[in-house]
Amino acid sequence: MALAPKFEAAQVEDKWYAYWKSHRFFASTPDEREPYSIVIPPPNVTGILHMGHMLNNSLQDILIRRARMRGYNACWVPGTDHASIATEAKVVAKLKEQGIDKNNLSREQFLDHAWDWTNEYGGVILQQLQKLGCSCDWDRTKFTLDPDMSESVIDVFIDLHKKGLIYRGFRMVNWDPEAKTTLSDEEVIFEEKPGFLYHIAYQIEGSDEKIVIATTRPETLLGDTAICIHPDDERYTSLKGKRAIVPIVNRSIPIIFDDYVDLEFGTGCLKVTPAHDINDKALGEKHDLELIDILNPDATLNSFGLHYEGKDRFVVRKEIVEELETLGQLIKKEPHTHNVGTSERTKAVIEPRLSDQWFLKMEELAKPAINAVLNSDEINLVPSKFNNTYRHWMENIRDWNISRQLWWGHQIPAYYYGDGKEDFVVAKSIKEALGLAQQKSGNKNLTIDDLNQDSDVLDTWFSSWLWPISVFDGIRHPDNDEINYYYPTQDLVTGPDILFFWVARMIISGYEYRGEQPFSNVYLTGLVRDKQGKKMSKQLGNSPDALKLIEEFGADSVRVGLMLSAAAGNDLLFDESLCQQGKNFANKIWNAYRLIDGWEIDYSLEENKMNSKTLDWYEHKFNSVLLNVDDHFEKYRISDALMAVYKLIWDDFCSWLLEAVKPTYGDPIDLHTRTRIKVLFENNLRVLHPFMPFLTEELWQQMSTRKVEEALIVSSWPTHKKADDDCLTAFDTATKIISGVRNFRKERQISHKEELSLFILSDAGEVYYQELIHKMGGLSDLTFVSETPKLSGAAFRVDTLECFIPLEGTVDAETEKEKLQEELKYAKGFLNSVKKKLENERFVSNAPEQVIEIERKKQADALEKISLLEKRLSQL
RNA sequence: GGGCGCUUAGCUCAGUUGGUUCAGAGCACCUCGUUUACACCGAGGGGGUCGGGGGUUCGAAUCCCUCAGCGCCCACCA
Repeated sequence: MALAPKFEAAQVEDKWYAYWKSHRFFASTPDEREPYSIVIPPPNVTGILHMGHMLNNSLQDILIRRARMRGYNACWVPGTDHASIATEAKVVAKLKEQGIDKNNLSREQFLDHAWDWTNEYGGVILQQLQKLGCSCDWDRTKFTLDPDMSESVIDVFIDLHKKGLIYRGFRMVNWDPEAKTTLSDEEVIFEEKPGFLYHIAYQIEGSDEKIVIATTRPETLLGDTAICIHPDDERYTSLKGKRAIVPIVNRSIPIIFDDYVDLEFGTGCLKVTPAHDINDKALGEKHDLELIDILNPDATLNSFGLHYEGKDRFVVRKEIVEELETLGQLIKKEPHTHNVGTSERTKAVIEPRLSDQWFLKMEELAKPAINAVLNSDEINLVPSKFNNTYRHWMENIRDWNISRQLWWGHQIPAYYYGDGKEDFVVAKSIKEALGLAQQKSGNKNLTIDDLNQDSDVLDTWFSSWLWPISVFDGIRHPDNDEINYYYPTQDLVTGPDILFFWVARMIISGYEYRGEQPFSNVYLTGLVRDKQGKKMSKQLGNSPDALKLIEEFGADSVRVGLMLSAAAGNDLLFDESLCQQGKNFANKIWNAYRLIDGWEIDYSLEENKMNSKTLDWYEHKFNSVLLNVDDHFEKYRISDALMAVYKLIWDDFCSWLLEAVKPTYGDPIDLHTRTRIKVLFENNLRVLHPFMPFLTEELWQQMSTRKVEEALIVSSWPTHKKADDDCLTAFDTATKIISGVRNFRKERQISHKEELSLFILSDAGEVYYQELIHKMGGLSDLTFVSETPKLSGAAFRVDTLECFIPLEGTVDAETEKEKLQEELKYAKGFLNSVKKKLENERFVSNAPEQVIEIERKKQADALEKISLLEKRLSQL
């Protein structure tokens, strides 16, 4: 049956994916082979596939497929993340649509809804990864809220608490009033926003004097408990020991002195609100100031807000300014841009807020992780430019706020039995907690009913930081066969945006719980941006629908499109035309196969010598490219590896080899050549398979009937042999001569059908691939001469070979003369520069011998070329 | 405010310790071509004073200084 003239991706993708899956080629269990493992960066359980996923999962699939072919026991562990805040926000929004308010639900009711949602939509993204061709071991699919995964998280919490690394603290945290939870510093995005700097007058107590402070958040004055001035500020020395009256609230507050204040900024006077600013908190502790919290969890004002109680802080800001103006206490309002923190998830403006939270001490834990990346080669970041960012963050690491005021997640295993600050125990179950609580309190009469579990859950990253260990159950059973076999994993592929959130913390937990690195290499991809350079995101709506792209171009083509310009760490400006390029490539290969597929019957056993030589050349070429491809992989230059294969197949295999061996007008091709071509094509498919798994498997199976165990996905990656450089150079010369002839035709508009004679001024033994030149040049004859024939015609030069094509009448001697003179002028100039270099004593004495040798060779070639040109000129 | 990085052809980017292959690749573009694998194609071609200026060197896209533009990370000065 004749093959379709075009490759139809849709017709083969599902077929081969199902084939691979049903024959368990993705599955991995420990055996005697060397392991190669990757854990997937778990996407949000309710997420859908976007360009970023496609990019980093294509990369992982390429790495894992190549490893599998190279004989490793390849294991790619898939899974999803419960994504505490993101998922909870989605569930809350969905419930709201149904008219249900989260606040009216019990924790259990809410969790039921969340699980319904998870079970309905969860894992859709994993289905989508299959469309992309990802060869994950689906039997191993994990979810961060699976019972075993959760147990690991709780075990680790308890362990770290025992070690004294987890503690409870009353701290200033980032409060998201929209989600009503705290956020880690990493989840807060600072943006420059225009605002105002308000100058407000405070009355000095018992005096008519006033003191003017500057603030960007005037509403917080309701919580002011001091005014602070730099001790060296001569403008205000008279205020020592005095007190000021907070406008509106009429509270008397002390005027304190501290060199924290910047003399230059504003008026030099700072209002101090310890409950709502991190720096003010520090000042408050130092000077023993009162704390007045004026905000409710939803960022409306509480009773300390007086007549503003219940109103949102931004409304209050506006109204309070008006009131101050009326009172005559607003002195000035000037435009001022300042950085405002917003929630990464909800976009709400973050309020610094004091509250009880759980923290993990990081400084000691981070030490081995710093060492692993920066002072040893246990872990490599690719590209290495991220080392500096990593160092900076790790060396200034702060304690990690791990509690979240949410319900969706791992509930903190702390149980309170009293109102005292220390009246709690940390335990794996409430039963265990009871015993501990009775012991700690000394009260044997405590019952389970007296215990209240902390209502907070853990930060999502507190489960995913264990991922490379917990997916192999290495927390609960540190000595099990799986973790011992697969850990440490080899490569991790992820975006640089979660280098600190996730990667750094996995490294930390890896050393804490396994004593060694969780992975050896971290490939950090760039962000996918659109053509205008904007980050692709759902909010902007500039991200193409991933599944539609696959539908339109085919999974292989989309993978190629992404890889072609996805250098590690570089942002990638995605354009659909890249997928089109991938599709064109797929079609090219498909059609190359059609040619081979079409060669049937009439095998002659006679060996065509020319073809054999060209086939020899391709073998060498293949080996030299393979060496290059392996080297690119070694350095994680995946797009370069693909480009090398792309050019090998398109240019070398299709344009040269196939054109060379293609029979002219139905002549038969011998069996020997046919067989070799097939083998070479198979090798092409092998090196292309990691990039384009579907197309290659389809063609592989078309080529001959394969047994199950002979599928391409589990075939072998070629090993390269030493390429013969002389052969490659000789072929290169031949192609240059052919291009010269083609160019000659083009310039003179001579059809390819018209045969030409070619004379080469050389000993016939110096030029190889003569039959190739003959055929591809469309020659009637090829003659080697020692003198350019005295015929009408034109010459061109390839390196130091002169090629002459006789042509009646059509060649203008004057034009050729001018051209020759141009060429001569350039050659002489070149010779001159080389000569100058060689005559320069300092060059000769300083440059390495090798470099001088090169210059000498250049000189000799230039001289030879000049003599050729002069000789030719003299003939005209 | 502190730190890091980038600027090479119209576009996206390679260019490892300064010296063959150093000024490159892919795409786009221009010209010609309907030769039975492929017009999702073939053949040929044009295109850059390597962001500006200065310096070191026999020699600089590559090292140093400086200016300009862009990006990222950290901190959060009211």
